[in-house]
Amino acid sequence: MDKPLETIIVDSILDAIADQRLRAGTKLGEQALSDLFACNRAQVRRSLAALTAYQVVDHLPNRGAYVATPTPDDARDIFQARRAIETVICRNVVRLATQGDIAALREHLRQEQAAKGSDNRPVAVRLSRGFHVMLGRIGRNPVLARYLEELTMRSSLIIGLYAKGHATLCAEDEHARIVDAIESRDEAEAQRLLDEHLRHIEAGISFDDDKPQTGALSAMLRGIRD
Amino acid sequence: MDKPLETIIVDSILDAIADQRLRAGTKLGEQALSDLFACNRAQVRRSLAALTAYQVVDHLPNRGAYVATPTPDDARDIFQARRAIETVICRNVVRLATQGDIAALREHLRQEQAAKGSDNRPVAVRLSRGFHVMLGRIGRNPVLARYLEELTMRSSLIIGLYAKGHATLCAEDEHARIVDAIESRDEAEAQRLLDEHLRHIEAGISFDDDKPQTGALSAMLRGIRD
DNA sequence: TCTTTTTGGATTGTGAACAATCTGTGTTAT
DNA sequence: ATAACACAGATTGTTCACAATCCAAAAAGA
Repeated sequence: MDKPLETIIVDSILDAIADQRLRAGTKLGEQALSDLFACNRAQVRRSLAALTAYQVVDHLPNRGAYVATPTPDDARDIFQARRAIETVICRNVVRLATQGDIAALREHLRQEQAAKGSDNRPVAVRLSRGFHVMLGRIGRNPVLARYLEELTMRSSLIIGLYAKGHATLCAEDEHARIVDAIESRDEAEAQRLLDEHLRHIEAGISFDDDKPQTGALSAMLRGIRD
Repeated sequence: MDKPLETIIVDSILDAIADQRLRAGTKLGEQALSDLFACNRAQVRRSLAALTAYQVVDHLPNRGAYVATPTPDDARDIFQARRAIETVICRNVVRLATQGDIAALREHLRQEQAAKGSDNRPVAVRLSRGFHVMLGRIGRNPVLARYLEELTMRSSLIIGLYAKGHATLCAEDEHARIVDAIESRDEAEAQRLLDEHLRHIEAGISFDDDKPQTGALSAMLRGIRD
């Protein structure tokens, strides 16, 4: 099974955004990326075109590609879309989750707990998003799962931009309660808890502060998958 | 206001797919597109990368780009996603639609009626999809609207592939009843009618028949927007 | 000192040539 | 006659060089 390099570039950048290693507004220079991935600019160019289509990168003609900076309006729309999509995903999960799926969710909760204790923010951010992505996979609707991945990525950008100090991560006990409802096959309760959870996340952001700064590219992309 | 050529290429192809002028499986040769749009292959290449990200084009390494051919499973997932998204859009529309919006919808219904009479299939297909896209715009959530555009495009591919003879288009009286419910601000009824409408469309397709043929590219892309 | 202009470096966009891969056709051997 | 092989044409992938554009710092003028 061969992996086209283009896919690796796209996934690496998406991962970095999801983990909040790449912050909104960071310039994605073509030369810099060519050097980092040891490839030619044409491949970088196509990768950036794909990322632009995913709406996580803004492409300004003659000026380059930048990690997207969602506006407060975007944030509202994105979270409304997440509630719409995750509600349906949740229903599918309640109906389709096997015992193995639920065990995997519990294991994930355990890891989230551990990461929270260890005070390792990038890992905690990744796991927190991972819970939602995991639900997407268990729901067995790749179309919805893909949109959810896109939206959680953009949510990471939003949280990185606008989160007020503390409440920046999903409360993992909310995740745990959702798994409980899934296990007891209580569709309405699971959906209610998930909707509430998303509203809590959204409530944890505020748009008062100033725009944050852009960071160095190469340092942020370290930890690229092989 | 300048328009990058790349955007024109992508939009032209998306329009052609939405109107069912481009059918599933059609090969999108780089040279052919370069000639059609009078540009170099690099721009075509980037456009195809974007279309691949939109999931309306499949890219096979060393073999070229083809208009995507959704599977029956894809169809089920896509229509479930449409119900999830359009339900929320519909709620927004009921709450936000101005009198002007409703007048525009009525005008659209009139055009649909006229097109159905004139037996002009491409126009009828475009208008039928246009109704749903219009709801997306009125709902004032660009994130949901964009997903809806993607999903309706893929729906066009599905209907082109699997529709059984007749019931291939939206029944426009269902559209009319939805507008009625919107105008009387009956949220639940509008959502119910829309959900039912989508189920009717999905019920109008069957996966028994053989795969259809691929067509000529240049003829299908005629009618490119300026 | 502040504003405007100019200029140099860097980055993005474009184009064409070359290499690698695939598809279909025709030949040859069993 | 069928199957395997080989070759030719066409298509995709890659590379490199050059043109156009933008940005920032330096220089000139008020």
